[in-house]
Amino acid sequence: MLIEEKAKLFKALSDPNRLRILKMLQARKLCVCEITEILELATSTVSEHLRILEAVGFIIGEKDGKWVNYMLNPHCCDATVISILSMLPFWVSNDTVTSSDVEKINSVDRNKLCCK
Amino acid sequence: MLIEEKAKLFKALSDPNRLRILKMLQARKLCVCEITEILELATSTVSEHLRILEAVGFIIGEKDGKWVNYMLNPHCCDATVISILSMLPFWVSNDTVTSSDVEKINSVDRNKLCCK
DNA sequence: TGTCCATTTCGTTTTACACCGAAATATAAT
DNA sequence: ATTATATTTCGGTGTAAAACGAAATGGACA
Repeated sequence: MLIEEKAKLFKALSDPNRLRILKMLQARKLCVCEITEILELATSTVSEHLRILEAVGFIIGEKDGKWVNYMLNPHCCDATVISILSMLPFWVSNDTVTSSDVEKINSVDRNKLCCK
Repeated sequence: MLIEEKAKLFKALSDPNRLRILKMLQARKLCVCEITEILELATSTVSEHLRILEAVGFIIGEKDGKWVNYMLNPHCCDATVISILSMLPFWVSNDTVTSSDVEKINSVDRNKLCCK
């Protein structure tokens, strides 16, 4: 992998909202509207963050009816990406913001959020 | 450490030239003009990259006569920074660019570079 | 088929960053 | 002391990124 691509891996991690997304996906798979509700950003903004994380192989999106479930990439084959993902729980561990995020995951419900 | 600060750690790693600098400093301590020679950037640009890497604790600069020796931070106490530094040789390992950089380190000589 | 709705894409704005050259700073050497 | 030089700081420029709302896309379901 070229050095420019390595840099892109870290650029994907260089935004607080994207780190929050990865932390949340450690808890469970989430759809775009659930992530949007927790981050309090525009849906289009969240979609863009997810696109960036998916482009470098950290996460994948899987169609599930009218939703798209995003999750940490379970069949990632790049050694650098794998090692970074495995280190994330240690690096990003329970500050005020991410702890609150993970708590909210238990209460968000895509059926209540979306079908208004 | 706040999530914004964690993001800044990765932002410091998100530039190819800064990754090249860290890789070079794994070989040995270098002054600004030596790094400038290898990266082929303006001195002021290199100085800025070094400032960013130093601000998050990856490297330190040490006065040595008229030069400043930059090196990987030997007395770093943050666990995240330490673990990232220890992973770097694995993540950034000998692509075309960084291999060439490390070779050049053997031939650059601050006394020939600077005293013109 | 046609409607609903979650998500993506597009266009735009604002902010941040990489880069440079020139000026300022600080240290060495004459 | 004065000059030379290694580095930092400053000002400016072009490019990239983060944010939004609006429009487009594409399943699901009536």
